[in-house]
Amino acid sequence: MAQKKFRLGDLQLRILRVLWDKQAASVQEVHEALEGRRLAYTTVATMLRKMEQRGLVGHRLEQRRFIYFPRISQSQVVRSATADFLDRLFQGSLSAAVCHLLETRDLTREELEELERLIAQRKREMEGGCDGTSSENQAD
Amino acid sequence: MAQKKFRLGDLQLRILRVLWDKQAASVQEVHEALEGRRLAYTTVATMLRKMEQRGLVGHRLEQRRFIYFPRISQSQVVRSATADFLDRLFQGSLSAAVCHLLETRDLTREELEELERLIAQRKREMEGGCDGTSSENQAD
DNA sequence: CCGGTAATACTACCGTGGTAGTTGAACCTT
DNA sequence: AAGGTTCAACTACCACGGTAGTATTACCGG
Repeated sequence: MAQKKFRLGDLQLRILRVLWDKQAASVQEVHEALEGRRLAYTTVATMLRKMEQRGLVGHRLEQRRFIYFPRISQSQVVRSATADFLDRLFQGSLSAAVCHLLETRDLTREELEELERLIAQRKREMEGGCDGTSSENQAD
Repeated sequence: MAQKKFRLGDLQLRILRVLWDKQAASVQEVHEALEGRRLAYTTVATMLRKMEQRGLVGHRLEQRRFIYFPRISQSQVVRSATADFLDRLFQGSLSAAVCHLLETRDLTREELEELERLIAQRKREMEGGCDGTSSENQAD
């Protein structure tokens, strides 16, 4: 609980994405997966070490080299980043945020309809079950 | 155009909010408006000076003291932060983001319905009038 | 055994957000 | 005019993301 904000940098996020994707990876693998920006191998290694210090990832030794793995889940990060985002820009108001999104991003009719579908589905979920026990909140 | 990312810090955002609210304000006014966290006066002043260096705010002299004013609009900041957020966390996919929001934030039926209303309205706007002039976009 | 290769560890550096103290100038008040 | 007040300027520090070079260690092939 309390879930101290994971305010992650760009590279950190990218690295985590690789790890989430692969479950675990050596520095080399991460480095390679980070195509698109030629980073020095050592940069990635350093970043991973720093991230381990912060508890974001862990590593185990496997025949001579470190295999890093994520210690935080994607949903934890996304959740915390989202909360951060909403707090910082919209004082926590989700509808204000969505409202803005609708206005400023060019959405196609299809996208709007997909959103409608999502909302309708959500409504159905909450009206139907209505047991309030929200079944998957203990993972935090 | 291009609109280089405004990756603003917490305090910077808070300060900007004050300036947007008041249009312009002296250091003292900003400092006072920033209740809730007791910051040294000089902290605010320093921050404002740094922000001016970055072009985020400007100032004019008015009987002996600086009156700061925002140089970027709220919508610019919100837009860029939003793009950043979507890019970083959802690879730019708005619907992925909204989907996640719907799933992880506890929304009331009312909120969902407001969202539906917003979407419907948006759809109407794009299908119907199609006048595109969107009436309040010139501030950028 | 020796040199190359691959991997990690350490260190350093820059930018920037955040925080604040110190200083110095200008103004106001007695 | 002297002393206090107000304000901006400058400087300094810390944390941290990002970047990378250098050093060290360990293994592998001849």
